[in-house]
Amino acid sequence: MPELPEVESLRRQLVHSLVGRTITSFEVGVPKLFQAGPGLSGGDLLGKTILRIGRKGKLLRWDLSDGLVLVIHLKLAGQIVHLSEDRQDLAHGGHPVPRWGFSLPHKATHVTMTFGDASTLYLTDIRQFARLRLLRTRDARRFLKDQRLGPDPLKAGFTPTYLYAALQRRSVPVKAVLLDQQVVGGIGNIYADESLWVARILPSRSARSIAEAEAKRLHLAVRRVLRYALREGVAVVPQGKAISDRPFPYCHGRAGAPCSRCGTTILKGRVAGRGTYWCPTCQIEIHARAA
DNA sequence: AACTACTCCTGGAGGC
DNA sequence: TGCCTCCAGGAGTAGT
Repeated sequence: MPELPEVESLRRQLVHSLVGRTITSFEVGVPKLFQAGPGLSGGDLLGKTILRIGRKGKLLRWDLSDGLVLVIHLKLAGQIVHLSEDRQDLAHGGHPVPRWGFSLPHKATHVTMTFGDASTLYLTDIRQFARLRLLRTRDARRFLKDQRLGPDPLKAGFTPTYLYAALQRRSVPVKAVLLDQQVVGGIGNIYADESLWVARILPSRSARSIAEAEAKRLHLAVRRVLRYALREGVAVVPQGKAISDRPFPYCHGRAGAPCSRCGTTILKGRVAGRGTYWCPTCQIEIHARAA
């Protein structure tokens, strides 16, 4: 499940491997994954040069020549692998494909793109949720605006004050607010759990009940967790693997294991409709504001 | 407006 | 072994 660190890591690699390249072929095996704006089709990608690769939240944005933009969302299970002509790994990121991950293409490879240097980019997705949209610049701007994505958690717009105000407006669990892309763009299920563990806040706490000092802790925790994943992920994770495949240091995916802070067994349950992990001792329910 | 539930998908895990 | 059910979850949409 690619979240901000995975997408950003992928973006940085693609900047090196793709910018300046020209698209020479484009094939889509599962048509619904590719959507083209008015008057456009996949054929319009041919001959276009990749000028820039940006990221907004979990969205990748490729700026192409002739005023076209390719917007990619890997959703839960999308993966991109870019291989050179001699099949060397140039860039990879996203969700790994179990079992058949290393020999491309395979049956979950739904998009194949080749470039002027004879390199090939594969988009794989077991669950077929990923989406590619080819749009004209103006439509892309509107599309991204309509997403109403909140500030990037690693950038200046994401402040403790902003987070506190956002939490105050909602009565849903605090975790649901972290997952809301319109509040903050890029956090997914894994890093929401990890951030709440670091901040010692119970995921099911009503967002409104979060005190200002706690919001400040949570803000710091989000940044710490994302920066760690970004820093560690780029160098370590081999092709076919997602950053999120590494064991998480704190709580996500560690049900039944001891909390590294206090030794209490990590619990698993459902919060905001998602599998959620937490330490029942460190992340205790606090009614500080009600008292 | 705010919130909840359902939907899209397939592979893997666990029960019997 | 094989069949069944459940679970994984980002985000759009429909319903309350």
